[in-house]
Amino acid sequence: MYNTLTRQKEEFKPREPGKVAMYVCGPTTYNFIHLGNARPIVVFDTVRRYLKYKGFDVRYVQNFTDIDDKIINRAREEQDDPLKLAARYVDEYYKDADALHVLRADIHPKVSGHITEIIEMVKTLIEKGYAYVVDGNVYYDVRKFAAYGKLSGRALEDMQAGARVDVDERKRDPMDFALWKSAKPGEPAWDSPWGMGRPGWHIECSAMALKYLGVGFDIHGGGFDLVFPHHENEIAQSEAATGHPFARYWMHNGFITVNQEKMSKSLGNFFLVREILSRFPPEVVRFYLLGTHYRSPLDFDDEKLSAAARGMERIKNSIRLLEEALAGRDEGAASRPDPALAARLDELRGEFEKAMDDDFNTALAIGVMFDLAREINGCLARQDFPNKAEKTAALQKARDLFRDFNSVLGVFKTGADGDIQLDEEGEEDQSLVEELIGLIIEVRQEARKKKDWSTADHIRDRLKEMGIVLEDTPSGVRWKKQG
RNA sequence: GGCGACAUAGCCAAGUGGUAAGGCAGAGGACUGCAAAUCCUUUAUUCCCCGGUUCAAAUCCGGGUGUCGCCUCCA
Repeated sequence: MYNTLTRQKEEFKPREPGKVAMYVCGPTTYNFIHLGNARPIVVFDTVRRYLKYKGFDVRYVQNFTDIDDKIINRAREEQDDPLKLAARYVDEYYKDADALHVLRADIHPKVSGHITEIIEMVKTLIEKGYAYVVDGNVYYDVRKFAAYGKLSGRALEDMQAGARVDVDERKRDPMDFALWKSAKPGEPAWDSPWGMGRPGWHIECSAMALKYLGVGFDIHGGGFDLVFPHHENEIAQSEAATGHPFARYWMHNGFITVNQEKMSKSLGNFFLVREILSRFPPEVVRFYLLGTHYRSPLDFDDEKLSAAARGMERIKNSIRLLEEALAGRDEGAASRPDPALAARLDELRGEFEKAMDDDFNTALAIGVMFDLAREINGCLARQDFPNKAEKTAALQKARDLFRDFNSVLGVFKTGADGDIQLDEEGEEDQSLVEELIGLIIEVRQEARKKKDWSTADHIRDRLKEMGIVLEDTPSGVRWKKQG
């Protein structure tokens, strides 16, 4: 995996064999998440899934920042309590993340629940001489930490602090940052040795990551814009406080852009996940996010999502065809799979793993999934399998492969057993819909028998308008909901 | 001013020394009452430009052009 710390790809060697401890910076909950927020969530969810696929025991922590200036400001605007507002948007976060098939982290810590740990850490930093107190504020003294800048690759001398924002004159160095902020009236505040106040932005992640994962944990992830100052500061605090390396591998995802410009809340060019999901299925959004390598920028517009949807449809069709071929056929269970196809399937699994092993190249991995689809479609189209049982067994193996690919990419809905479920309605209505469509198809078939094409086409066209696509095949009529 | 990233067909996008994956869109063929789906074939003598290294470069080096990002909250 590519490690921002060393600026190169490295073989992943966990702190403890077989185990991975991973921390990802989660959202500040003062609004619904936008697509730019969704990228790291989906990307690191996929990283986690793949490590799990590879057999690692993964401990995954993602925080919520529920104390922050933006939350306080927003709460003031809405005349709401900051903590309540933050809690509300945590709930909303889960709705979007669940829709995108993002698995829950093992631990989702919140800043508000870790004030004690944060205060302890700040105390340690003061005791060790890395921090100083001014008027109830505690600042980190960046000049004391020799390695400051090692993650972002910059030197203190090169940075123009204050070039775009006023410098607090009370700081010893313009780059010093707040570990603890004294509270203004009406702000959420906690008692501390330095008076009533609240944590600075960076200290929370250090405190929570160290609490749940310990020093020298394996992977720390987040968006590229967090490299500086957030992650740089996390390193400075944590390594100064513990005297040990903070995290081993730093992973950063690239930005989502709109018209080649970074999508961000401050630019106002963001699209809420909520809004996009009203126009596109969540599976398509996830598929689209994983269609580009995580470190590359990804430009967003509806046209690109539509193209992703059409591409995904191709894979879905293949899975449908496969399920159809397998329906009611279990003679393969006892047989060995057709050797040629089985070998090809093994090869594809190898390609998939090779892609993911190379810095989580999901774009390539999706390409392998397309190759698998073509392989299956071709196999189904050909009639040159002398041994039906062997063919069936191989197809079952192919189904397993789809399931395993999806266990990593998470682009299709799954049942409790991990099997892919297309067109899953989740309602009893589904059976009624099936019966009704079955009836309509029956009527249309009568018309077709009489070569009454205008009636047959009319029915097909009207159903299409309703989102039901009919396919006449030599073996009968097939229907599906439009993807 | 400092630091960094990217530039591959109409579009999206893999590919870090060995002779251009995959998807969308397009073209032709098979199948079909017509469609759809699927299969087969086809679409970049070439990877922003100019030099250099090498038997060999989209891939390495130097220069240039363009786009973007970080240095402030931001995923």
